[in-house]
Amino acid sequence: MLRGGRGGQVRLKLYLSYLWLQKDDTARELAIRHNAWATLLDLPDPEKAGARRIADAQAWLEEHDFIDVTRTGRLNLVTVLDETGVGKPWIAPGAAAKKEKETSDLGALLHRYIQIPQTFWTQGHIAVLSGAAVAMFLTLLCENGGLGEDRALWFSPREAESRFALSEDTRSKGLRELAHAGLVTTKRRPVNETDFQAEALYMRNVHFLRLERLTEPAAVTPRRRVVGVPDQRGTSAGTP
DNA sequence: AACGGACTATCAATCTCCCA
DNA sequence: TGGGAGATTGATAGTCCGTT
Repeated sequence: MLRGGRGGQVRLKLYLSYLWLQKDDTARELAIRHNAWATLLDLPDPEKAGARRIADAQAWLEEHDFIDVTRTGRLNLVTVLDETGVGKPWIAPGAAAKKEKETSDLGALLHRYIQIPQTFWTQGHIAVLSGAAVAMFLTLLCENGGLGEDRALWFSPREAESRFALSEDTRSKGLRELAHAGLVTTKRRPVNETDFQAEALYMRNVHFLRLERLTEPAAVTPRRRVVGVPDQRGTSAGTP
């Protein structure tokens, strides 16, 4: 969903929010105004421009079989479809695993899922974080094995690309933003921790999710614009 | 990890049409 | 009549990718 152009952060957040509102084992129709979604996601000008962005994101999700839309003339009725984008009806992962288990032992594996805390929405984190940060948060949560663990997380840029189709830019930007939001702490760890005979000790960054931070209101961090200010002494402008 | 150029999908504005 | 959706178009923010 996050590819090229300005990125697909609105559609990513919108689809996550559709999933968030599912209460049963099968998808239910959602009739929510575009401006209400725009307000939830804290889009600028939720009545006009924001609502328009929601409409565009909704159209993209429909075109790519992530949702089904029934147009009634006033409100659109949205039904989420399978997360893999194959156009199949959505079934809650727990129920899907149970159903799959009846025919194969791979049920739990095929429908492995992670749960995102309600506070991700209710405390405004989804509105404050960029698409890259949301993508990285989901990636780290997946690597963490859900909410219960507290693991040291690491994956290389190559792994980010191959497993999650995330570019190095998205990875580093997302991590930086999560750290700034207090959702991730990063430490330096030796790669060959137990190999004391190794000639060189290689270090790498490992990340720890700070899930308890989700229970606090998201900090609104206005985007910093890097503006080249002419240096009065005649040297080149720079932003630290 | 950082940088810079190329690329491209999103965004915003506007108009028109449809439906209740 | 008002709200929502569809179509079009130019600008540009954000991603990709090669290089250092």
